[in-house]
Order: sequence, then structure tokens, then C-alpha cells
Amino acid sequence: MIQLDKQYEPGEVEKRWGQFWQEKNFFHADETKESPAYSIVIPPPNITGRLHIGHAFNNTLQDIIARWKRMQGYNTLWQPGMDHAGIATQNVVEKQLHAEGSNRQELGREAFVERVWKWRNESGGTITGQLKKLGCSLDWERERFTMDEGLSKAVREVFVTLYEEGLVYKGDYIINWCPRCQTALSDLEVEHKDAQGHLYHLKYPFKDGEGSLIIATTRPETMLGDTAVAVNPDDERYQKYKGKSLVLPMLNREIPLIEDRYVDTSFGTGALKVTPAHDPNDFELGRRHQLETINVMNPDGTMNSLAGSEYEGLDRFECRKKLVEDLKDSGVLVKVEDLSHSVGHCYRCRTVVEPYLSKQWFVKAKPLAEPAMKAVRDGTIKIIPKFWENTYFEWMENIRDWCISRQIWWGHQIPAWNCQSCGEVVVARKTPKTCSACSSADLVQETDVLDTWFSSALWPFSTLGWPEKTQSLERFYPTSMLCTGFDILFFWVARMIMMGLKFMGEVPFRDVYIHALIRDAEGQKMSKTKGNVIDPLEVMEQYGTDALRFTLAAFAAQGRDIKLAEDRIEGYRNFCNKLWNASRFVFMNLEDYKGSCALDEKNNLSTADRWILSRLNRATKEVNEALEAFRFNDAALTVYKFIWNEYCDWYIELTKSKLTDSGPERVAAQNVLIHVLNSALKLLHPFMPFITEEIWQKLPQDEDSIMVSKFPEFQEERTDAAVEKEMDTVMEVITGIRNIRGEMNLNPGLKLNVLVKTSNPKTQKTLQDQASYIRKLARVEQLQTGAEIEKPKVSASSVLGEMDLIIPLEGMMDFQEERNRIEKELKKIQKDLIFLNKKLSNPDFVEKAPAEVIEKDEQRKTSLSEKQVKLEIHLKTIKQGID
RNA sequence: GGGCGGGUAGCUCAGUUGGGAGAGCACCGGCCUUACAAGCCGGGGGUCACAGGUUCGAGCCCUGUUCCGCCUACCA
Repeated sequence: MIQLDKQYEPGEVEKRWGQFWQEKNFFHADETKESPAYSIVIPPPNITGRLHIGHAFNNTLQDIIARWKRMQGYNTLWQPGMDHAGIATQNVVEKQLHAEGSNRQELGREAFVERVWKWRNESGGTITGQLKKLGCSLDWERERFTMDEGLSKAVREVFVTLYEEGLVYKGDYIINWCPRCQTALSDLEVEHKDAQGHLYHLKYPFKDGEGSLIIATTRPETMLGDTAVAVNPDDERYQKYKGKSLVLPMLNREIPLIEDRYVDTSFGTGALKVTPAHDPNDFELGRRHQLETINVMNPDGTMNSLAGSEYEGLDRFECRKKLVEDLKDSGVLVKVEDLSHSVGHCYRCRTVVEPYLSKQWFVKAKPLAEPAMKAVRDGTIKIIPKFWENTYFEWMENIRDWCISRQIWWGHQIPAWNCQSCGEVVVARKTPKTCSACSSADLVQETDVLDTWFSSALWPFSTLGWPEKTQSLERFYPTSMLCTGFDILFFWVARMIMMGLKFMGEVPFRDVYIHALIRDAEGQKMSKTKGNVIDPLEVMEQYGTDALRFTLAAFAAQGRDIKLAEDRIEGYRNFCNKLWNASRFVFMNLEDYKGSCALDEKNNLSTADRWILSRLNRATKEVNEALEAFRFNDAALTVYKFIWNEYCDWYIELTKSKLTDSGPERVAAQNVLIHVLNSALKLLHPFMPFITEEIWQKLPQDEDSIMVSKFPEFQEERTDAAVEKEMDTVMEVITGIRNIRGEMNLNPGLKLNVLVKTSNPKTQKTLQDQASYIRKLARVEQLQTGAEIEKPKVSASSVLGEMDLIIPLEGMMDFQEERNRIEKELKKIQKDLIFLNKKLSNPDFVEKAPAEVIEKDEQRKTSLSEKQVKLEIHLKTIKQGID
């Protein structure tokens, strides 16, 4: 006989089954298998990453779907892998070097990249092990890395093709520059934060010495790169200065006054200093007016020689400080205003980003965005919840070219070579030996690498072997669903759609499930600096992985952020224990069990048996439907309620009386106990893989693992509405008795005699047939039913629909207590009746409401009235008892 | 500036076609009833942010107000 401990201990169990699944290779998807495929690619975590609660959430949801689909018989692939995370990883290794008193420049590019690989092989990807701990059924055999040879080949193929089609170009533009990381960033990689700054008003004198203009700026240090002042041609105030020149203070450079309708006459003074090398709008202005561009900063954010000898070498913010002092001293600074404005920061290191003119590579986005929008518009791709589609369209419609070059060393080096002889740029799939224009061998490869998101954009097909025509690609592309947070909707999802359509001619996935962000109990975003992070690994240690997973699923209602509170996790840990102990009970009653767990319909199934089977069937339907629609919380809650509130609270209690007998009823109960437990475990398995496997393996069955067993399916014919109704009656009586017991403060151990008066012969029969249940669960000695029952004077009673529940309490009646109870009930009824009467006497309602609604209310009114009458009579006798 | 999401029990949140609101935790009372005290039984608790509107009927649909959160934007 199988015995379980009194408490479920997750630690050892999780380790054991985690290993078992992998040894058995159950996570592997076979591309040669013909059964219908279901595929998901993991959002590749950074190799620098450690599992945080967001990962845990994201991957739990994917695993739920993967395990569910696998059990449904789909050839299920969940593709694992990691992202090389260019800037983040480079930062990590540079920090190490710094600690050693070295830096990457000292090491040189080749040695540095080698060092990063070494780091990655040794300590990169700790998250892989953590995902395994979480129970993720990823096909580890297929693990990919964005810097792998195959994926690098895909990157080159895509880059070169786009270049050949003119969709990749190189040029001088203002980009977002991080002076700390010393690289360009895409628009998306800049985080805008509101900051309290200053608006400096500066006086620029006219060259002819007659008067001056006041301009306003938030970044005074950029004035050193000014090459014009602009006003709006319609601005009356400045008409008279047309065609004049000004003198740039401090540097005494002559700059023209230009006119452009871009200038907002209502902001500041209506006069705008123009710095084409340090502001995107000024850059455009400069282009329109053929202005000189003067870049006054070094890549590290210090001022260069063009800023003048006074400022050269100073950091941009030091420069600002000194310059403002100097401007004040020389009378140029007219006034300083406070101004709150938004300032861009590097998303990797939080340094204030500098708009910076430099030569970069770009992807032309518009032509790629058009089909990507269409795919969502026509429903080829479904975004769930749907409201994210709006966000997607809005961004796509205003999409700008994507800056893809990064001035770092860790990443895919751009496959472009500059000919040192003739200046030709050679872009090629294979490293060229000679210049395509002049045949010189003097080629130097572009030093920049590609944005990490460039390779991520290819993930759904590059991981499957593209550009080779592999069977995996054939089998698993397009993938079925993508599960991710909204924070990377543009970074990643949109770009995958663009690239997938461009290079595969087909969308990369059908369903995109966008989940919410996990916050702390106060709704704050979790962050290390705030110290409010919940570490999933600690939670798993403390409460068990299954409890964490279930909590996350139960919280995953669509469209709302998740405030994670620890007591919820504890609650679901208790659920594990509940399930464990229910199973313990089942095993304790199997010592003589010989049958198979297959359900023989011809067995003498009791009412309770048939009831729980019917309920199981309903739960099964709901779970499948909920998962189909990615309503994880509904699915989780359905299983939870079924197991706890139906199987445990009622069915197990009901079987106890059957199990004490020997004979067919005991065997039937055993069969049903096992069958329902088995099915419930399967329903729960996607959410709680470990505990379900542990219990399931002990059940009599001959399959290898619950994770490859068949997921329950709804069977119409298993639904038994009649028996559910019967059980409802029984449960109603039991609850009614318990209620009286509780409210009358009767000892729970006290056996009671109970009378149920009802004129409905069917109900009478039900109660008589199921009397043993009522006796056992409500602690009843004698149960008498009939139409002509005389109510003893000293008794408590309540009205349950068509039944009068009467409990004689001679010698132990607390009349006052009973009176309170009845009056409370009557009060409620009166309130309801007033409401119903009002409603039903409203001619509009009777005239316009659907017949079934009126019917329902009429019935309610009738039964309430009857109940009222009965209770009033009862109350009268109670009052006599008091007197 | 524009857009989106949200305000439901003390707390965290469900509520899928509009027909008088649910869960978990917390709280109160009673139980070691031979699976489970991480449990069992019973109970109290809500002008569904506010104000209008549509409707016989609104937590749900429409308008406005307000508070919170997020995304987005080149006003120097």
C-alpha cells in the first residue's frame, strides 16, 4: 500500500521529476513526426540574466500552454535559447576588467571578444538552470544562442539582402548617443523621464552692433556648436532683422539669422538657437538651410577642441556649469527659468543620452511596416488582449528608421568592408578578399556591431535553421503563439513580424499573448534599487515551484498589472497540501483495490459518483475553453475549485460512508476516486507539473508520465444534469442542517434528528435514497421525510425551497437564538419581496422584459412569499416558547 | 500634448454577450468529525470612484468629472 507523508515536501520531488523528464526526453519535439504541430519560441533571456519574477511569470504561462498542447497530442515544440545582449554583456565584462585595473582598449578587440565568450561559457546563462527548476518543458536539445554560427549566418543573410534592396543604408544623422556606453542607441532604447531643468535665456548680439536677440535653451553647452539663429518668418517682432548676422557669444563666431516656419513663436522668445550637430530638429533645419554642422563633443561626453580652449576636455555638465558662470559674468545670460521637461536616458545605464551627429547604419522601416500592419489588421496575427493592437498600429504608423549600428565590440560585426584604396563599401555574405570596385585587397571591416534586437527579430526562423531549408522550419514555422510582456512589443514583436514576413513570406506566429507586468504589493515596479523584488527562486524554495506557478497563473487576468502579494502564494501552497492529503486519503483506501482504474459504466455508480463525474466533465470543459482563450486565471481557478470545493469538500466526504462497506459500492467508489483524481491531476498538471507527477505516478496506471498522458476532454454524454440536481438537494439539506447547528451553537458532535417536510415525491425519494450521505455529513441520527410531517413545538427550522427543514430540539432549544435567526431571515425576505413587487408591478417591465426574465422573477416571488408565510408561523410558535 | 488601462468587501483581485455582485487572505463564532489545524463547519462585511444619460432594468453601454498607473511625443 502506498502511503504519503502528512505534508507535501516539494524540494526533493521537484528535483527528481525534473531529472526524470529530461532523461526520458519528453521535452523534445520531433520534426519528423506527422501529428499537428504546436510551437512556441521563448523570448530569449539575456545571457547576463538571472531569473526574476517577470521571467518566472512569462515562462510559466508558456509552459502551461506547452504542456497542455503536448498532452492534447500536438507535436509541441517550445524552443529555448538566449540572447547575447550586446551592451549589457559588454558592460558586465568591462566591469570585470575595470576591477582588474584594465579595460577593453588595453585588451584589444579580439582578446576582448574572446574574454566575453569565456565569460559566457563559464557564467553566462545561469538562467537556463533556473528555467529548468521552474519546470519549463523546453526542448533543450535545440537550445540556440543569437551569436551561434547558424544564427550569425542568418543575421548576415538578412543584413546583406536588406542592403541590396536599399532597405539598409548608412549615413550621417543625429542619433541618440550614450556617452557612457559610447554607442548609438535606437529611439526605443532611450527612456524618457521627466526632470526639473532650467531654461537659460541668452543674449546674442547682432554683428553690426545694433541690438541683440534673446534665445532660450535648456542645454547651454550646445551653443558652442551653434551655426545659426532661427525665427519664424511670420513673426512680427523679428521682421526688421531679416538678413542680419549675429555673433555667437564666447566664441565670437558669425552666424546667420535664418527664417523657418518650424520655429514656434509662442515658446520662449520665439528665437531659436540652431545646433545642427546636437539636436535632431536643428539638424533638419541645418539641412534645409545648408548650415555648417559643428560637433563640439567627444564620444565620451567631454567637450572637444571645437568648443574652444576654455571648455575643451570638460565633461558636458561641468562645461554647462562653467559656461553659465562665464555667460553670467559677461552679461550674456539674461535670466534662468525653471522648466520641467523630459530627458532621455540610456536604458542600459541610465546616463543622460546626447543627441549626437554621427555616421550610422539604418533600416528603412516604412516598407517593412506596411505588410506587418496588414497581417494584424486582417487577423493573420491575433494580439491578445486585443487593445494592444491599437498600440501596435499607432507605433507602426509613425515608425521611423531604425538605427542598427552600435559602437561596441560584442555582437554581430557588420558585414561591410571599406576599401582603403578606392573608398568603396563592400557588403557581402562571405568575407571578401578583394574590393569589388578596384580589386584592392586592402579591405577593412566595419567596426560597428548590430543592435542586439536585429538578431532577435529573426528568432522565430533563425532558431529553426534558416537560411537553410530545414525540416524543423517546415514543421514548426509559423509558430503558434508568442507570449511576452508589452514592454517589448515594439522592440521585439513588431520587428519579428516585419522580418518574418520579409524573409519567410509568412507571419512568425499566429497568436501573440501580451501579459501584464508584475509589481510589488504596493503596485510599484520591482527593481533592485528599490529593494522590493520578490525573488522567484526564494519563493520556490519556501513554498514550492508549483505554488509559485499556480499563483502566477491565477493572477494572470488579461489587461491588468499584477500586484504580487506573498500571502497568495501561501494560499496556493496550502492548495498543494490539500491535494496531497486528498491523494493520501485515496491511497489509504486502496489496500484491497484490484480493479483497473478504467471506469466501468455498468458498475453500481452511486449518486455521488455520478455527480462528481458530471462535475469533472464540466470542469474539463471550462479548463479547455479558458486555456484556448489564454484565460489562465479562469482555467486555474476552475481546477482549484473543482479539486478543493467539489472533490475534497464533498465527494471525498460522501464516499466515506461507501468505503466503510465492502462490496460493489466500495469498489465503485474506489474506481471513481481514482479516476477523478487521475483526471484532476491531468487538468492541473500544466499549472503544477511536479506535485501532479509525483501523485500520478503512484496511481494505478501504466503510462510513462502524466506529461505525456492524454489531457481530459469534454464529453457531452458524461454531463448528468439530473444527478447534479439531485445532489444539489442533498447538499442543500446538509448545509441547512449545518447552518442551524452553527447559528444555534449546537455542539458539532451532537447527533440530531431531522425532519424534512416536502410534498414533492421526487424530492422525498431523493432524500430517502441519499439518507446515508445526510446522516454522515450532517451528523444526523434519524432522518424522516414526508408530506404530512407534524412540526414539534420545540424545534428549529428553515425553509429550503420546497422543503421544510425541521430539527426537534426538545430540552436543548435556545428560543431567543432561534427567534433571532428567523427574524434575520425574514428581514432579508421582506427586502427582496419589496424589490420584486416593485419590479413586477412596473408595467414597463412586464411589457418589455423577456418572458423568461419575468417568469424567473415571478417564481422567485412565489417561493419567497411561501417561505415568508412558513417562517412567520414558525416565529409565532417560537415566541410562545419564549413567553 | 496625444493615447491606453484601472478605481468592486479591511487587503489583493475575478466578474466573456446588461436581468439586484464573487474568490483568496484578513475578521468573528464553533470544531483535533480516523486525508489534511497549511485543516473542517458556520457567519458578518460592498450607494461596484463621482455626476449625468440610454434602457423596463447598468458593476457592465454612452458622456462628463476626478484620482492612480503606463505608453508615446522634436516646443528649444
